[in-house]
This record gives sequence, structure tokens and C-alpha cells, in this order.
Amino acid sequence: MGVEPQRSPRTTRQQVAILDVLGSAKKFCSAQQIHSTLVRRHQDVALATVYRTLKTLSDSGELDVIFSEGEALYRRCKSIEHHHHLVCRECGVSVEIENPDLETWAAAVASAHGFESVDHTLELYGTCRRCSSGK
Amino acid sequence: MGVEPQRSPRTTRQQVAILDVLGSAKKFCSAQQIHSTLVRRHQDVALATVYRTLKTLSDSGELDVIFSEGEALYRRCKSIEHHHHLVCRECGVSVEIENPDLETWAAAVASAHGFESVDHTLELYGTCRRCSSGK
DNA sequence: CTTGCTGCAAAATCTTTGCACCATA
DNA sequence: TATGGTGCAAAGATTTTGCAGCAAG
Repeated sequence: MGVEPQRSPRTTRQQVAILDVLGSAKKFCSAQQIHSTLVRRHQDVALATVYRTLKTLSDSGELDVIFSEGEALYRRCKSIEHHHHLVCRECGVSVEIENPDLETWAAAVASAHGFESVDHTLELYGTCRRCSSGK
Repeated sequence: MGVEPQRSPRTTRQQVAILDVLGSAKKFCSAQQIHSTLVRRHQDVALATVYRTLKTLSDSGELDVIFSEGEALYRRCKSIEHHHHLVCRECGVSVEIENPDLETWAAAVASAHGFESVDHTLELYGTCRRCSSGK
């Protein structure tokens, strides 16, 4: 078994601020967006630090990452279990969703083609009620 | 319904060369990889043209795109129907797979949360037989 | 001939990294 | 006070774009 990546041994003002932004966001955010939010809140953190922190946190599994249009988007999720998201294309709001059957299906398809240690990515993109009524 | 994006009105040596590389590839390739292959084949095409052509082709639906680790990977697929892929993390070989039930599930989950015009991305990543036996 | 496509180079993004300094534990 | 974390600036990587010239139809 692989060893779980460790969390940093020190708690800093910057990390707290970044986690705070992620905690109050119900959407996936890019490093740049988080950085802007921090600046707006007068809690400046260097962009490089935002990137480093997000990488560390996602490596340790504390953040979920999705790649959209060439950039990484991060979100702190409630569930630690494997799950997926229903994301609004307009505003980015996202809902955590589950699909237990998918695991079984994925494993079956994989072994049928001789693939091992299979993993999967699944995200749903749509327009949320608020955004579709807005226009 | 939306109008299907059009294919370019002119057929050029460059486009043919790019489609040829994609046609002989059973894996998802990045723009850079396609460019390298073209150079290796002495069919040089400017990198910018490769990017432009790939964008045009994927916009018109002739190419499937997936984002992996921050870069776009393209593949010309056999089926025009909506489908997914089982991709090898090591060598990139991919197999086209289907999951009809997913559409139904996605639509249900979406409407349950008030989302409209939902779309989804699903890709399986694993290690193919050749790669897992190789090492 | 027309004008869409290409090549080239510059630039825009997103992300990473080297290094000196700061601050947590 | 030791050393992990941070800030800053520079560098890397991927992708886009402006513009002049080429070439398909």
C-alpha cells in the first residue's frame, strides 16, 4: 500500500487564509481566483504560495481537483469518499454526487480489456437553476 | 437546436498531414506530440497551425478531447456516438467504451438538482496489459 | 484572383522553481 | 533557534494571436 502523503508540519497564516477561502466556496476555484479573493479580503498571499499550497493539499487528498479548459480547479469537499460533481458551467457552483454502480462497471470494463489499477474521472456540467433563469 | 460548426472550406497539405497522424494513432496525443511526429515524418507543419487545426476539428466534433494534467489531448474516434475511453496512464493507448445507462443517470441527477442542458465527461485511466507486464 | 490558411514571432496564460528571508514550533 | 514556509522574480510550458505572404478553389 502506498503511504498517504503527509500534511505540512506547520500551520501558517497563509494556509489558514487559503483554506478559509476554499471553505466558504461552494464552487471549484482556480489558483488565480483564490489569490484574487485573498487580495480582496486584504489577506494577501503570494500567488506562488497559493499554487504550492493547493498542490500540497490536493496531493494529500484534502482537496478535489478537476481540469477545465486547461486550468486546474480546486474545491474542498465534504465527503472523503470517492464522489463526483455536478458543476454549473456559468457560475461554477457545484454539487457533490455519487454513483456507486460506476465503480463496479469501471472495474468490469477495465478487466475485460486487460487494464489494471483503474481509476476514473466523471463530472457533470450543466446550467444551474439560478443561471438559467437569470437570462 | 444549435447549428453544427462547419468544417474548413479548404483542404490543405497541413490538415491532411495532421489528420493522418491522428488516424494512425490509437492514443490521445497532445498538439506538441503531433507536431513532433510531423517533423519526424518530414511533413513539417507550424506548431501554431497544429493548435489551430486541432481546435477547429474538435469544435466541429471530428476529434475527441480530454484534459490530462493541464494539457489537451486529442484523438480521432471511430464512433460518432457519445462514448468514453479507457486510457493507459503509461503509454496512452486508449479503447473506446460505452455506458448507455450513464446518460439516463446523468439526466436524472441533473434535473433532481435543477440543472439544465447537462453534459458529462467520463474517462477511465489504468495500466494496459502490455505496460503492466513490461515492468 | 480571392481570401482562407500558414508560418513566424511575440505575447498571453497558467504553473513551477531558485533563493534569500521570515516565522512557526 | 532550526528549518519549513513564504515572497519575489525569473523561467517553463502550453496555447493564442497579429500580420504578411502563400496557395486552394
